[in-house]
Amino acid sequence: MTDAFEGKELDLVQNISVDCVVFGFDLNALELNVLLIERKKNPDYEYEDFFALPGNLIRQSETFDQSAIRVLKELTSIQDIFLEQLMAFGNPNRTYLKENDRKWLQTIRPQPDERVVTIAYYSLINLEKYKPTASSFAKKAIWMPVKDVPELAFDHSQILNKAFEALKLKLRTEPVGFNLLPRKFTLGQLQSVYETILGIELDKRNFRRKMLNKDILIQLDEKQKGVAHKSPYLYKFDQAKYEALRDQKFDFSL
Amino acid sequence: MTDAFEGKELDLVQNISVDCVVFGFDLNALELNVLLIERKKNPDYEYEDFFALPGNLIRQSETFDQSAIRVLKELTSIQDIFLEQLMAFGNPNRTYLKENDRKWLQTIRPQPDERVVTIAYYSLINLEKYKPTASSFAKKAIWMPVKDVPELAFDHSQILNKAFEALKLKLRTEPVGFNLLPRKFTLGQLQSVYETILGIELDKRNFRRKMLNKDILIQLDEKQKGVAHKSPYLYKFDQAKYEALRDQKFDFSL
DNA sequence: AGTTCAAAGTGTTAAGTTTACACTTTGATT
DNA sequence: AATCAAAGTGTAAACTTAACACTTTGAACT
Repeated sequence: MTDAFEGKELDLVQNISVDCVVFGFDLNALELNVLLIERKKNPDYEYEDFFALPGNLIRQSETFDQSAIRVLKELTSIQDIFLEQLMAFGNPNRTYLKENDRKWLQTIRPQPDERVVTIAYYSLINLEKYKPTASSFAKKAIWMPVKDVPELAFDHSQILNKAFEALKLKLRTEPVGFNLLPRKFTLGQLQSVYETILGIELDKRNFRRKMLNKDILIQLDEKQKGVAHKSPYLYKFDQAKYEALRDQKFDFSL
Repeated sequence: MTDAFEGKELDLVQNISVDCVVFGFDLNALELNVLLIERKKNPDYEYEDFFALPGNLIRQSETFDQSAIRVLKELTSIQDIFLEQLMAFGNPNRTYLKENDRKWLQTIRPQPDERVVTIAYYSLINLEKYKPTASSFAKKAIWMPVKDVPELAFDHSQILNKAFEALKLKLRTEPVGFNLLPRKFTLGQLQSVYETILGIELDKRNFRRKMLNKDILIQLDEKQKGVAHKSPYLYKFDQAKYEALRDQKFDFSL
C-alpha cells in the first residue's frame, strides 16, 4: 500500500468520483484558463503521464457538492468557491481506455479496475486570487490556457469540452462573466471575457450600453492605475440588485 | 428471494440508478403530464405506497443513456424516445428518508441499504402516441397531470421539480414544444403548450408571427377535422431545416 | 517637455423586433 | 337558420439592436 491508500479509504465509495472543471481568466494574455493537476507517478511504473482534472472518489457520507469542494481543496488547495454540477459521465470503460490511466489507478486505488462513474462540476473564479498548490496525489496543480490543453486523462477532455459549452451557454444567458474577474474590473476587461470565451468581436459602445442598462453594475469612484493609456473606471457587480431583478425579468442575456 | 431478485442482479451496479422524467401534453385537458409508476407491494409489508418515477439500477456494461432507455422500457414499455440527461442526484440519505421507501427496497434489492446515487433523465413525448403498460416491479404505469402529482418516492419530487425547471428553460430557448405534440399539430395547440408550461398568456397574433418567422414549421395542405369551429391548418416541425439554421443563428428563443 | 501610443469614453441613425390591440371567417352543433 | 368557439389576420408605437468614428487621457519614451 502506498501513501495514497492510507486513511479514509474505507469511507470512500469505490465507484463514484467527482471531477472539477475550474475556469479562470488570464487578464494579461486575455485567455481562458483551466485548473489541471499532474499526477504523482509511482516509481515502479514507467509511463508518460497525462494532465487531469482535479477529481477523486466521493465519501460515503458526503453530498456531491461537498465531495467536489473537498476534493478540489485536497488536490489544489483551492477553497471557498462556488461549484455547480455539470453532469454525470459514466461510460463503462472511461477509466480503462488508456494504458497509463489504468497503471496510475493501480497506484492509488484499492480497487483500480472498478467501473467508476464521475459527477463533473464546474466553476468560474478569479485566476489572480486563487493560486493552486498541489497536494495529495497531485504533483503539480496549474492554470493552463484552454486552447493549449493537451489530451487529458480518462474522459477528462470530453468533460472539459462539455464544461466549456456550458460556460458559453451560461455566459450568453446569465451575468456570470464577473466571476472570472477581480471584484473590481473595467468594462474593457469584461468585454474581453465575453469576446474571448464566445470567440466573437463585440462593438465597444453597444457592449457598454447593454451592460450598463442591465443595472447590475456599480461604477466606483476609482480608476485603474498604471495602465499606459487613459485610465478606465472600475466597476463592481451588484449581487443584491441582480438577485432582486432576477425574479422580475427573465432575460439577462448578452 | 422474490421475483425481482431473479435474473441479472449480478450484472447490476448496486449503488447507481437512473430515473426518467417523461413529460407528455394532454391536448384535451391542456395539461402537462408526467409518467409515473406505482410500485408492486410485497404482501409481507403493510404500508401506503408512493408513486415514483420509473427508474432502476444500471447494468455494469451499459452507458447511462442505455440504462435509461432500458429501464424505462422495462417498467412502462415505452421505447424509441429521446432521453436527455438532467443531472445526478446523490444525497447520502435519499433512499432512506421515508420508511416505506426502505421497506420497498427490501422487497426488490439484494442490498437494500446501499447508498444509491441516481442519474436523472428527461424527455418530451406525445402522450397520445405512447400508452404506458406496467411490467417488472411496476404495478401500474400512468400519465398524471404534473399539477396533481403527490409526494413521490425517494427524492423523486425534487427530481421532477428540477426536470420541470429544465423543461421551462428549454422551452424558452429551443424549439422543443413540438415534441409534446402529434407530428401534425395546429398553431393553437402549440401555443397552448407554451402557455400551460410557462404559466403565461400569449397574444395569438404575435405568437403565430414569431413561430412562423423562425422558418422551421411547414404548413400542410390539411386541416384539423371534427372541431366545432373553423378548422385550423395543420403544421409539422421541419427538423432538417432547424438543424441547418441552428448552426447559423443562436437564437431560437420564444 | 513634447511626442507617441493604446485603450477609454462617447451619440446617433436606421433596421429590426416586440408589444398591444379587435374584428371577420369558418365549420360544427343545436 | 342561429349559435358557438376558435381560426385567422394587420398596423402603429415603443423598444432594442446594429453599425458606425472621433476625442480624451495617462503612461512611456525620447
